[in-house]
Amino acid sequence: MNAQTPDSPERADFIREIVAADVREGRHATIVTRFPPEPNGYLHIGHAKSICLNFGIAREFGGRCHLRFDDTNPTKEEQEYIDAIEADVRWLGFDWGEHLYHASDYFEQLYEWAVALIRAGKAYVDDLTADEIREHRGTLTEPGQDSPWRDRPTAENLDLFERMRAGEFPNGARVLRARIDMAAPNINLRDPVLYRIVHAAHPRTGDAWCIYPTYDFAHGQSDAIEGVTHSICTLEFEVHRPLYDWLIENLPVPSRPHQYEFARLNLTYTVLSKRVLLRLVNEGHVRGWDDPRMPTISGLRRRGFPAEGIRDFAAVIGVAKADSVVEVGQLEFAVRGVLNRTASRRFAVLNPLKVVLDNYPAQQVEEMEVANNPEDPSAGGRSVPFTRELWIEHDDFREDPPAKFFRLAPGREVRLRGAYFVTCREIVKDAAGQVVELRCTYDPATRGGDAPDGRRPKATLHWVSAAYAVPAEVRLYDHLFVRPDPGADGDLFADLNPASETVLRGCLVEPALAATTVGQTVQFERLGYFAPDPDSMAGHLVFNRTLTLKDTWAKLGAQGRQDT
RNA sequence: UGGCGAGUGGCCUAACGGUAAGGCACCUGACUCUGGAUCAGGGGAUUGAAGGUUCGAAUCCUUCCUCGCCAGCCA
Repeated sequence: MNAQTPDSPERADFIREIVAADVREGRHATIVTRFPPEPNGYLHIGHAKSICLNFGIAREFGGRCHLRFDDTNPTKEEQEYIDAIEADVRWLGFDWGEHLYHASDYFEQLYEWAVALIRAGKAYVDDLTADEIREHRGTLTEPGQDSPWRDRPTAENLDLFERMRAGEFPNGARVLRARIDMAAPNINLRDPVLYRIVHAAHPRTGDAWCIYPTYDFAHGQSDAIEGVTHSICTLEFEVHRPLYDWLIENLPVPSRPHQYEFARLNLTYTVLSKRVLLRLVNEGHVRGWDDPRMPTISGLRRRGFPAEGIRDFAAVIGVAKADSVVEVGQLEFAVRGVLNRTASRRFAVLNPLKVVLDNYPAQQVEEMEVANNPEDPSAGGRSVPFTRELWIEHDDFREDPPAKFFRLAPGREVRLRGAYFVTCREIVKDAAGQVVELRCTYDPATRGGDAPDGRRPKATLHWVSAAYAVPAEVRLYDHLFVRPDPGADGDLFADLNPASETVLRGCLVEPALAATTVGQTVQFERLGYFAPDPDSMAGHLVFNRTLTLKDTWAKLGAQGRQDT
């Protein structure tokens, strides 16, 4: 994926090193990984890290990566999520080919294996209630106690388990448990629940089943059925590995997968918890899973983030076992890098200030040819109409310019990008004393942006012709949470950023922007990257600000070095 | 407190016993028709702590400290 030179081999993370060693020692004919989401919500940037890891390893080692839905809990799963997950993985640029699977594809096989476990005396039906089971489980420091049903005769276990499947019992009446060790120091080994009764329709199997395997009983076996060689998951499953291995060892599974764990992604100013994201959606803090402020793949996409930027980010943050919190700035850096290379430049004025060029012919219209992307000559150019009356950014004018303010001010000459040099001659104010218009003159000799005498203004401004400008709504986005560690003080929702979205309605943009389609992210010169929102329509353009440009001037202000 | 895992500059990551590397961020300067981009340079860590082994330790050993995960019939 990344460029790799002979003398500076790309550093592999610890998982890739394990895979490489397995390949080197001939342990597997083909490397098989899998990305196993539960369809109980939308994918987020944390999943993207896992997707890039799993699909990336498969590609790098000439193997394959499966997309498998871990759909073992019908009460939380929905078809909407299944569809969204498939779309998001594809959008990220990965392809599972023929290898789309579901844990539910294996329900019958898993059931048979559960029966085999019972026959082997390694599983039993427990009549204890959930509360009683918890009480018998012991604590971190005290061993658990055997359930009174632990030594139930095999025949009785078989009969009861069959009747559980047949639907004879209500939810929670009984469970199937592995018979391991109630005194195990690892609590996950204290006779974990393998099957529970859930009378609920499953998005794929309908009501064919009323007992469902737990994660632990489904995951490793699913890996084994699919021939997964490296089952990569996040750190919280580390304590489940002994159980994963126990099941693989005690069941006649067709292959022997191994589980490896890495640290999940954490980002500053961001929450990556499906539980919390679901609340943000359900409680209306955002407009949906794909709200541009959401860290979901669909939200980032709507915001204008390119898939390549997300992939680059995943590659640069690496994979390790230490818990960590990556600064969002790192993600933004990766995204800006891609956008700088690929986004077409356009002119858009968010907060318009009228400029009239007194010495410019009233009816004249000039089509100024401006490059689409100075970084990429092959991107060509477009023409932008230039007229006597223009709009510029209000922030680009100061009546009393502070030190280091290079933009327009009384008597000052600046360049209008791709057009002419203009000089501010007069300020027009309204009754309240607000500047509402600037009377300027232009220098006809500077057409295209260069002066024959070689003089060079310190500032170049973007502009839009008043006669041809197209109105637009622009939505500015900022972090969803105000602090880098949302919820650290207790109430996560108290840390929501009330200004995470600012809607600007009076924006005026160059005509070419009316043709921008959803999926294209453009750069509004000097302002940032913007993407048309799906709400955008022919008569009503709507743009989302993906990211601002790096803004040294603003930074000076924030540091108080800008005497305003 | 039991088990498991992890601690490297502000953040992420590397170094696999041979004398701390890279990216982000930060600071300078150059360049510039985006205060963008680019280019050049800079500051900043002795690797959680203390002992020990060794010619040599971020890497090995010991003890301690800190953080994370596990007591769902969630995943």
